[in-house]
Amino acid sequence: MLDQRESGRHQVFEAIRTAQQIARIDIAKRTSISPATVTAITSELLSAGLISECLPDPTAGAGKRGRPRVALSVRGDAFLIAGMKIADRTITIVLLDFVGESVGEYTHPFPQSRMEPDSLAALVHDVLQSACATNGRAMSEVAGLGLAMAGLIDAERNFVYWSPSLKQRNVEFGAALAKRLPMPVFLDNDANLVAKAEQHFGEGRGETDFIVITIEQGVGMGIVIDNKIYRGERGCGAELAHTKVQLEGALCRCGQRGCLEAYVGDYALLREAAVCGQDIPHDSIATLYAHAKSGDPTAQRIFERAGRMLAMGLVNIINIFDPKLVILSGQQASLDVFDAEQLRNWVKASVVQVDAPLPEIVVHRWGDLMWAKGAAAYAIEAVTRLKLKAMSRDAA
Amino acid sequence: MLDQRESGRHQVFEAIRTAQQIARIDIAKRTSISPATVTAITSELLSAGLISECLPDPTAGAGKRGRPRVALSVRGDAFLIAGMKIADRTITIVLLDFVGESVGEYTHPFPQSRMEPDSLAALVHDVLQSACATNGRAMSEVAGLGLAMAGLIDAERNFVYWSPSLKQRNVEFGAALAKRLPMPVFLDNDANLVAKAEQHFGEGRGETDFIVITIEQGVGMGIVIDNKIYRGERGCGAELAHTKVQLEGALCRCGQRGCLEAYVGDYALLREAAVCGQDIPHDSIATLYAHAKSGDPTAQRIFERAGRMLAMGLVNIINIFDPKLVILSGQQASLDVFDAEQLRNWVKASVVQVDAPLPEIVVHRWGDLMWAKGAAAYAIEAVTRLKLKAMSRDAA
DNA sequence: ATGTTTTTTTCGTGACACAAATTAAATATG
DNA sequence: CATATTTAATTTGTGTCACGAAAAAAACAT
Repeated sequence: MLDQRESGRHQVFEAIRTAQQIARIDIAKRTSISPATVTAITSELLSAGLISECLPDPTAGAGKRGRPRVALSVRGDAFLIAGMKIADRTITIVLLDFVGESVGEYTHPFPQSRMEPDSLAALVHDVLQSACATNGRAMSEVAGLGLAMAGLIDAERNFVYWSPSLKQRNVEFGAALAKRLPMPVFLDNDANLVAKAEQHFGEGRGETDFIVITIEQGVGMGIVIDNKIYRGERGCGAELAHTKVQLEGALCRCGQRGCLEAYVGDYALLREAAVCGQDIPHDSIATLYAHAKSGDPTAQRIFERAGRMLAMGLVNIINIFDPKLVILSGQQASLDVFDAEQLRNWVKASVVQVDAPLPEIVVHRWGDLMWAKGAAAYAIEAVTRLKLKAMSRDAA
Repeated sequence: MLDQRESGRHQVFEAIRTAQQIARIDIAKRTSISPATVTAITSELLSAGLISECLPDPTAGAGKRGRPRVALSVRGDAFLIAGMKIADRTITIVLLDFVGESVGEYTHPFPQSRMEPDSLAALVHDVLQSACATNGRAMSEVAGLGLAMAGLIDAERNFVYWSPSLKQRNVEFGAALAKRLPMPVFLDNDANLVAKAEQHFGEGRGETDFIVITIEQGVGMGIVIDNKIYRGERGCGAELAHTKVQLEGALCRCGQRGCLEAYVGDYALLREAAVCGQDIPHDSIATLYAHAKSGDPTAQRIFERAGRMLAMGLVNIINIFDPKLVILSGQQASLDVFDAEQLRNWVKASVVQVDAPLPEIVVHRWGDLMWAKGAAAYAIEAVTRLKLKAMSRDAA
């Protein structure tokens, strides 16, 4: 019966984390745990150093009668957390405190696109070290590292089926990292971690169920059901990019035909443009997009079809999940290529019609730290779980 | 703190139900609840009449030393449960005992395809009454009715957004039924209830996560995640049939274009065949299928395309969910139209490639009671929940 | 008959959530 | 300015409940 308290601690801690500032009595209300128990649990958390009291409570409607409520908040300085994204040509790192405030950022060029697992693990170590040094931190301070990689990854097992960053398939990358790094490492697919970023810092805050679609060079998806990331049996679900939108359709990087990515990925658009020879720029999405904006009908048609295909993918997701919220998440430039209003209209027209409000489709533009922040959020969660569990053991 | 015991009861009861016959010590092992607590809980369940001891235990390796284990099982005669499916032209009912054994069946013609909610509720009452009478049961014996209908249904609220059986949209059908019927009624979409049927009686037994695809006149889907049916925000998810497989594709019954159903539904196949005029039979799927079997290449091509489209839908589901198990469920005739082995091959070729075993795709052929049995299974679950909850209240 | 073995039950204990009572810390009031 | 009022937090005492240990039960072994 240890887990009774543990679940209570989780609930209370989560209430504090999501509320940022909250008095004990309100924790009791939100969690429907009795005030007595809240006192007991919070005093545990206080003496463990995970939370702290914020002396004056400016938020409360001042001038109220009665004993003033004292707000509790998560102690940012309790632990230092790192989030890292290994991308095509760069590695980005954020250092966050325990409440998710950024306390440092770092970028490192990623020399070669594919590496041996062991070398990459070593590189992860070195880059993290540099990131800490640059920000005046010791690596020993870091209580956990979240690591986002493209590819097919089983997060449960920290196992990489395949990643563009690794030379080999089926790598026990978690084990390789554990050998090199002093802190626990939590590995996941980058799209899942964008979902985590949205859940902790973005549009998904306070939502229990939502879907995140990332739009960058390709498309990705993260599924949050009941506050948890849905990963599937082997941990490689949510592959929206390779969802088929056309029987025997366009050729995809993955070698198959008709994948959504083969219509909306940047290479797909450029491939189309190239057909027209010199008439249309096909060196970068940016120039192609500018060309369309300046009125070229062919370029416009290229983007239009891509948009329609993307809408089709969204429709399928909505018809399958009937989510409350869909977040289109990405960097400014990648998102601008698709007109959100236009997408929404296409989706609205093709989704199963019910006399109930349509799922909300919001667009969220991030900087390039999105991925690393998601990774850090994932690590914060994992470290929290570890620390709360440790408290149960200590009590015994 | 009532729910501690309640969850224990649920675990124990569920262990007994799934095992059919199980000794207390094994319950303790499977649930990792202590033997002492298992004794306490089972004696509660025994005195509540939900379970019973089966005196001799023939399954155990006989001739063993020690106190013989006494097996427990759910008492079939504890409650009588009804499951009803309202289909196109018939209403089918099964009466099950509490362990899921059929104790009666009944079929009634469904006079008109669409009715006023109130008239349909009255009809449900009358048909159930007849079903009871025919099987020598009193309606008062029935502890719960599960009701399966086609359409978009919010099971949580017993609310019908739309159903082919009802003249109106957005009907509080649960309320209408409650007025007429003496027992609690649990309403859900028929595809979800096939999933329930598979979970309780079919290929999904013992699985926590799987997907059921029903193939009848159209296609349907039920999603089981973590032992629960996934329903989405508004309760109208899992609409595989209206998943888009072709941009601006074939016209669907729903008025939109490119839905999967518009390629694999029976009307879609007949529509194709009709194009060829007299050369090919287009009065029924059976004759068209026979024609293909007898070697007609055009007819064969019709089925082939449908099969490829269905495979495409399956691939999308697998890429999104990465399930462990996919069950193709339906009646003999409907399933035979698609060659399972062929489907499996197409799916295998198009699914995201990982070096891990592919999801298992099994075919399950049912009789026409499948739907009603699923509805009954749903009702069994719901009634169990009610009864176990009642025990907590009684104790207090 | 008397051990052995295994299952089940009983008993005592400790964890813990909670209601009620108490204390703390503020404002309102006469 | 003392006292009441109000609200938050804490303390106390109690009942529930899961569990380990011990006992009892029910078989077989010798």
